[in-house]
Amino acid sequence: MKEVTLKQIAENLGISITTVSKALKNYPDVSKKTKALVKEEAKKLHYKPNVFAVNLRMQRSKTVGLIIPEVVHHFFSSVVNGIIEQAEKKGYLVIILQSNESAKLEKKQIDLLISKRVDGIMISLASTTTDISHLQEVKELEIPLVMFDKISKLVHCSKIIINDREAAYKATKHLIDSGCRRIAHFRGALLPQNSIDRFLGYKKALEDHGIVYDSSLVYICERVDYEDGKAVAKQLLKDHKDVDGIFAITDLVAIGAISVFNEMGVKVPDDISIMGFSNWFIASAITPSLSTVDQPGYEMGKKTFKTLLKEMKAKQDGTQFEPVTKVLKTAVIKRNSTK
Amino acid sequence: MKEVTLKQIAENLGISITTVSKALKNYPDVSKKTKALVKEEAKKLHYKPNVFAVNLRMQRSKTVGLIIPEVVHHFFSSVVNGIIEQAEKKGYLVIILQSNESAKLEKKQIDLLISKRVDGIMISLASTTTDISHLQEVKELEIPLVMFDKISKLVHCSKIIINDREAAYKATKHLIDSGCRRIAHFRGALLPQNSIDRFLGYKKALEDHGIVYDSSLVYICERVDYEDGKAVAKQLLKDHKDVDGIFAITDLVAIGAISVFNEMGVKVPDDISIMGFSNWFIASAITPSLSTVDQPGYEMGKKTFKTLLKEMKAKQDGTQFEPVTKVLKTAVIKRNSTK
DNA sequence: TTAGCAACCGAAAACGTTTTCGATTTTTAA
DNA sequence: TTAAAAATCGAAAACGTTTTCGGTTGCTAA
Repeated sequence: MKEVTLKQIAENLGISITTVSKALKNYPDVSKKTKALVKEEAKKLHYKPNVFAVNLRMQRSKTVGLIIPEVVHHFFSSVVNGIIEQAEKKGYLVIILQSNESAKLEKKQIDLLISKRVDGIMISLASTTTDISHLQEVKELEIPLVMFDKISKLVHCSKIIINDREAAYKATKHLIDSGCRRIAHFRGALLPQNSIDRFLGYKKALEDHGIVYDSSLVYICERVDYEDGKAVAKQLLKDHKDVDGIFAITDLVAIGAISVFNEMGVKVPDDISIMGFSNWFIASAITPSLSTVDQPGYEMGKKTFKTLLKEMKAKQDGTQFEPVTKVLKTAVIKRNSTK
Repeated sequence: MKEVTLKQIAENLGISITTVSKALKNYPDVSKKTKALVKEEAKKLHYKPNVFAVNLRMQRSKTVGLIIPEVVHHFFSSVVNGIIEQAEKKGYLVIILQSNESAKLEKKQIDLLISKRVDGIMISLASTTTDISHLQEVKELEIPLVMFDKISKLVHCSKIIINDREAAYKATKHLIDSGCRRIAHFRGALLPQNSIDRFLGYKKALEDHGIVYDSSLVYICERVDYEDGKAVAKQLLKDHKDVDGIFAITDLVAIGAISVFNEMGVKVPDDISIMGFSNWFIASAITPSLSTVDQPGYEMGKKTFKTLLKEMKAKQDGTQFEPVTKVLKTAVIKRNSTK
């Protein structure tokens, strides 16, 4: 049960390790005959190169790191799916870490990936991340880096995103077009960029269509989850009887609201129309099904890895790589929660 | 920007590489004074050991592999969550691969993990896997292996599972206890073990409570998804007017059925009670909320890694490790889809 | 004084590969 | 026949660490 090495093969054939190595890699300075012999022997012994040795010699691991805020999350798991599919196709493996939306943990994990000497890093920031020195360090070490979805404009690297502001604008416009005039917004916390952008899109859409913005119609969901949606919806019913439309920052919040309305006998969409955001699977499975904005997670994952790969290739070739920013398309999905 | 190595530190201090290495690892045969000097210098230069070299020397990577059928799936992403949390705590990283329920891909991925020389492998089988030679190979190479959820009894390794049969029994019994007498079962495909076990639990519960088993009440969902649930529910309404309860193999199928019933004006649970299986988040978010059986994914992930760790430790120490099988508890969750 | 014993240090091998560069052999051309 | 060119091979260094084992120093006890 001893490991098969180049040395083993070399001894069996009475040639040098060098030649064996070169034969297996089709170097031009090995004769056809020797190549055939070596390959046959290698196959016979089930030779597999020792990646540890290869890694050390080549100073690369064919492994990349991925940090996301949450694994149990439809959008991010779609991204993961897109990434590992592409990666595997190109012979790369993916190490996945979860920041739990903690900036501190995120920093630690970046250090971990650096010390593991991954060939590249992909990250979607925790919503609490403001200090970005750990990312600057990645750049300084010249480790290829791609950010997606939750990015920081302060870091000079490739980015794969959607236009949150525009998407929110489209969502709100859909409500307006369907007849809503008194439109509330369930937004996220104050800090995260996408929370800000979606809010701005909402506001802009109102203004562009002659509806006065009323800050009392904007509710904050700190954790942006189902329970938040329920709580805020209840509050809304107390505060404002006249609201006829809601744009929620995410599908989860929207269905929280819908469940409250179902309970309270408020008719959706007859009394109130609701737009979600993200197009998670769940949006099509509830009653009434949820109109929303499609956020292409799988596509984003795919594009993220492809971009990283380009940067890694460039680094290996020693050529220059100029960071790119790719904005993916979103689309309004009309279902039964809006008229 | 040159890499800091032991050699670097050694030269700076005018001592040998050996001593530097031993000082950093607190070997007893290095004086306190030298240790202090070395550690200070190491910190000053931001020394980080080169993992490639350590891996090669130690013949281990502190990395483990995980193969699951699907990433975008509430249950599996919960498992992933449990696993990577534990792994990180113990200084291990996790490489995640997705078999897409393909036995062929699964085999390839096992090979990939072997060739990457991970320290251990965790796997939940693809539902199409029958040939298990790739797993036997893992055992032969003495790579620690733990299977969870979808396992094969033919492989002699540790297993973390639930008792599907018992859980299905409890679910069906809950329907019976709440007054149902004509109970249908939406099952999965014929092959996967958990599909079989849940069916058997259903059947046993009927028999134990004096209800004759009627095979025409059992419907097969090949892909076990939302659409399957809808299709099968429609068929059921055509075939049998008298059914008053349904046990679905998974929450997704159950909510597919519920959405059809909502549409058709069939009252849940007044006309028909429905039990799901898994307790995905979605179960509590639909209307009516879904009674189901809780399948502890996070717990399973945690336990799976812990077991793997034990086996890896045993291998390192050269001690014997006897595979264990751990059966996790499930619990019926009563919500509004049953009386 | 010297044998014995700690305490401390370092040379060197080992992990298995890749690649440079020089050496040898064979072929070609004149 | 011989010089040049092409084809083929292998020694050795390098990647950076860990660990064994022998060596040196200084101290203690007889």
